Amino acid sequence: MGWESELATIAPDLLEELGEKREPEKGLPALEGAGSVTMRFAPNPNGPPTLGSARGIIVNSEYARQYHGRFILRFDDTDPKTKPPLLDAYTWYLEDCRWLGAEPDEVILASDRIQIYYDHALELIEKGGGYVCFCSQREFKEYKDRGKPCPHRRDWVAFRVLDTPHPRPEIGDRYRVWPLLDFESAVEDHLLGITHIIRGKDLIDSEHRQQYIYRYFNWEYPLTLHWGRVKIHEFGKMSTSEIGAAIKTGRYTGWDDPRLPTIRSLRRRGIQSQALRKLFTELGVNETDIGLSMENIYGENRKMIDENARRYFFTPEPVRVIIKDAPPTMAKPLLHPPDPRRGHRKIPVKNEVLISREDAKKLKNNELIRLKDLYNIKITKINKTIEAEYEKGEINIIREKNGRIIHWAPPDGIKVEVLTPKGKESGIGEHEIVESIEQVVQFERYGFVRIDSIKNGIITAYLAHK
RNA sequence: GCUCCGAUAGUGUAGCUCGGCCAAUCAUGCAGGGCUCUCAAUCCUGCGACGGGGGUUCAAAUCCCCCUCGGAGCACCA
Repeated sequence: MGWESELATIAPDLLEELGEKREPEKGLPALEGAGSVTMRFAPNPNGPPTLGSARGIIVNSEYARQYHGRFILRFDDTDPKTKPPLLDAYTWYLEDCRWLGAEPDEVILASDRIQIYYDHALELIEKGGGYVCFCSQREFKEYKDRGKPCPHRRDWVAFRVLDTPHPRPEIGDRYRVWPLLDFESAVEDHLLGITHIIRGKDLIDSEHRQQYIYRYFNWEYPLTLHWGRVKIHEFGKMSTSEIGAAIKTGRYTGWDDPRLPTIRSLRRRGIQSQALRKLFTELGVNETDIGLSMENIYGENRKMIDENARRYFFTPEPVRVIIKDAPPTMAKPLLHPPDPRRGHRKIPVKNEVLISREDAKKLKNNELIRLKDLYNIKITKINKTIEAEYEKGEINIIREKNGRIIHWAPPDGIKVEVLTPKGKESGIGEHEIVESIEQVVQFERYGFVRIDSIKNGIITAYLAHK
């Protein structure tokens, strides 16, 4: 304890310096070799972007932005057979990039550039760096099954013949010879002037193969960084093709089903793109595999949406409460308690309200309850329908007796269906919810939801989180 | 099996390059409390980690070795 005070007297400026160095750095770590920076994100569009893609989109684009460089979105859609691209997914990637604040400076479709790969393949063959193998598939498989190398093919494969037409109508069956990722990516990264590549560590081996091409052409390979797998606790392992199949069987309602880790789903639920950006830039680039909980995202998101989210009452699985001798009145709860200037909602009440089944279950006879922003009641009978008596007096009576405050909805309120990662919940909400279509609001004592739409007098909402 | 990586609180992260500012950062989480007509937000307080074992050194989260655990690759997928 002595050295600090001593240092303060003999060299106060030195002490200040100590304090400065302890400041933790925020955001992404500096990029090595960063002069001019061009980065890309190169997905196969066989499904919409997921949380995992978001990491690639956000970190690559964020680095490009930080160094005033360029960010390229490149679709590696060169396998119409095993990983056939989904036509909608091209658009989805663009939409989601935009939503994530990562508008690409350039968009490339590998399937548009097959001729370029042919040209380079020819050149490579002429340089003696490649050759054509004429073994039939059966012969090759034979060698493979016996664990022997094909006499012609001890090397990695750059192109193969596929007779499956490409899903893009403008490509269709124009090509039979398709490049594999190693070749396509190598050539493209060079042509696009990519300076830094950040991608999954599952592609480390691919890098060795790609460098082979770079040596033949005398190109300079970009600097590479790899990250481990991100596993989200709440979502098991789900491959894009598995999800696609499950959607076809009707197990999921679509790619934006709230049970799925797609960006479209999170967006529909009211997760803010800034929450994802913050999360992934703070994760940085690390080869360790990480397990994340959605709580990390929810925590960030809650702070961002709370200051705007209007408050409403919603009672899932409603139970009727008939209040004897209640004078008709108008409840006026605040739209946003932290900021009363935003005004009130208005809910007319006669002598009956709905409360959630969960609250109803906890009621006891003779219990004094506060209906939030309405009045106090005393429970007199607990049945399928609950009976109560109107109690005069203000909230302080409840406070003094340590009573509970519960929310409620008018019996003639609007039907609401909330889609959650765990399933659907139905109930009744107050009418003014219709004024917040497409907005993120808070159902008091329930959670934050995004009001998605209204159809046939029924509101559909997606749960973001508690 | 072979090759290559990695391991800091419940979770994620900073620190490791170049050993002493580390009695280890920040965020989230959890617990308790204040405020509040929400179980939200907000404010305060607290909890919680260097995988194990050796070595080098005056000094090790940091350097070296071994072990354990975890991961990735070993495709005519991306």
